[in-house]
Amino acid sequence: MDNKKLTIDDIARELQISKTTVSRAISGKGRIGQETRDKVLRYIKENNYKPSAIARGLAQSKTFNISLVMPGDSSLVDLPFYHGFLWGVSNMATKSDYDVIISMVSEKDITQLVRLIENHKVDGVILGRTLEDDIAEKYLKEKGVPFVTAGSSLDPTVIQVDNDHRSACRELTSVLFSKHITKVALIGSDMKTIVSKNRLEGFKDACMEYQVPIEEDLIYLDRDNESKIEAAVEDILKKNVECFICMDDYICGCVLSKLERENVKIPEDIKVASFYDSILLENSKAVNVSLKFNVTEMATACCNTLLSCIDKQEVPIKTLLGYEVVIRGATQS
Amino acid sequence: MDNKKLTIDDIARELQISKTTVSRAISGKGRIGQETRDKVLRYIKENNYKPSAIARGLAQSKTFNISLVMPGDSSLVDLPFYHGFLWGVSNMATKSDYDVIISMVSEKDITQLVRLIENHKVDGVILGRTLEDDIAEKYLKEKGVPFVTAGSSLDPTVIQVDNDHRSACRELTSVLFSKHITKVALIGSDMKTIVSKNRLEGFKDACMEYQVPIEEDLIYLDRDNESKIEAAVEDILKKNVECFICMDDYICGCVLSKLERENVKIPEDIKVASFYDSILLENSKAVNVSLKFNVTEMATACCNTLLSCIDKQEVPIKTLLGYEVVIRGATQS
DNA sequence: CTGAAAGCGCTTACAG
DNA sequence: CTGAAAGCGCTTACAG
Repeated sequence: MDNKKLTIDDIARELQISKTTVSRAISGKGRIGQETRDKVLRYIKENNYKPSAIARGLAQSKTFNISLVMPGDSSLVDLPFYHGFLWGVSNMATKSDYDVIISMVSEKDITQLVRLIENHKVDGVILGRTLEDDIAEKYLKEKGVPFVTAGSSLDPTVIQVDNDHRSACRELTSVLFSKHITKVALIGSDMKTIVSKNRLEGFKDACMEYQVPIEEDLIYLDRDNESKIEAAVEDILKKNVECFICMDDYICGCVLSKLERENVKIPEDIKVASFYDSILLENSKAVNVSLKFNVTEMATACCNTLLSCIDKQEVPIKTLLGYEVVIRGATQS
Repeated sequence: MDNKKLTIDDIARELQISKTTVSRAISGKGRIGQETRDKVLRYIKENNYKPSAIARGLAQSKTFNISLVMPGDSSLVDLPFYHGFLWGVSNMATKSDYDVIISMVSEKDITQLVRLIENHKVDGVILGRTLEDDIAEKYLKEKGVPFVTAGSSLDPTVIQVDNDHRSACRELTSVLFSKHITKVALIGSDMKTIVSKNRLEGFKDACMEYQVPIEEDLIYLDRDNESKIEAAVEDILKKNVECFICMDDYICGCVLSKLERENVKIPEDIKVASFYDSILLENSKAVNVSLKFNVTEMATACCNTLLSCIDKQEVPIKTLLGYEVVIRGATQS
């Protein structure tokens, strides 16, 4: 690599001072004369010296690495989220002189994560998604590794950062109700995920608030593949509803294309709302109401919380992030 | 973290042997008695001891980390590639006990990468994409950091792994020509990228081979946004061609939706071929011929090449990977 | 086959 | 304000 690998020793020798002093000049810790410090700092600048993060790590029993755990099996619609999240975390970590080591896991295989922890290569972990019965979460908790989850966990002792899906979905639903659109059908995905449950709750909250009866036969859950979703759509179309509410954008995409094939016009014949607003749908004029969450904010919050955690500072168990209700075109009034 | 952080010292003390011996038992290097080794190994297993990668790194002046450089500004269509690539690299690295630190860069900002190198946190780097005038590539070369590029570089001294785009595109084009579809229009994207150039070359190769004259007015380059692509489509439609060849899937997507809006039927009115075959188009019955590349193979090759490189082994400067020509539906005959 | 010792490149009490 | 020394947890000549 670099032909001349400068070390703190070289500098000390060159400047005729002890390496203790050099170290202090760099870190800023401990008392040190202004002159001496300047001398060292200047030399460092001129010779482009950068301390070895590894050595510093060893001495401080830290790694200055965090791991971001990503699902290797994530579906196409989730990719933009994970990409943005990765970017956000990476940027934030960099600012604190941390680096992020990726570990790819699947629902039942967390060997990469385990290796990372066992090899003592990270100071903490961000869990990029949460599952109801999450082995990664369980493992980390058991090992006592500092970690935060992006998304909610059912375990109240777990540090978590999440968008306020429940409120958001309540509010989106309320928007419809307030426009007297009350005959709505909800299509939801895998109810094993915590976020799905929260969204459903938010929907019900709005029903309560507006005293709209919850019609169970207009709520279609666990529609986790295209055919199940299309079946739901067909069924719903017979029921003369005013609006589809899709729990996520995968569903929404399927619904839209199904409606197009069925020659159903949006918003004339029926309206469509989505509890999410990914780039994939961002430009779709067909979605009348949707929710927008800020990935970067999420990433930043996760990263900062984790770093504070590693730093032994107090952090809130649960951080709830905001959202935005997006109303488009014809639904406005 | 773990309450009981076992170290090699503890083991040595416990077993009444020197830590040298313990180290040897673990690494397998150096002569050591079978009995002693077994004793150590057993103890290690029972007490679930794992050596600190950081400490080992310091002692060996290695980090056991590689960095994967990803564009933070990549567009939606590229996400599946990068995700799959990340997954492949991560898996492969793990097998060799390496970890991958992500660094996100943009065309003109490589500060994250620079930090990583300067802090001595990685042994080598994989460049996830190549640009014609790549500052990351230039930086790494200058610093003497081992690295390989996923994709071709113009610099003949750079270790690179790439799909054989030129041959692939030649072959795809030949498929059309061999079916006597010779009146074709080519729509290409940013000609600053090396891959675009290769694809164009491949196309021309096929023209040569089949003695089909290259009609420059049927070649539309640098169509890097939707409106430019649509303009090209409109223009081409007037020219009575038999087949569109799209240089990548972003273009192909735009072309398809434009054609749909124009009510042009595929493949009756016109055929569509793509020099790429991402998941995004995978299920599109509308694309008649396309190319398929194996991301995992690419990731594996990059990773292995880099690790060999770090290991001071000889590696081929250029590794060319295969491809598959995918022929669908109506174009078959 | 095994061990004492030096070293990887830093940090940090402790003493002055 | 500054330094000698021990230590972080391993590896690796060198010697026996």
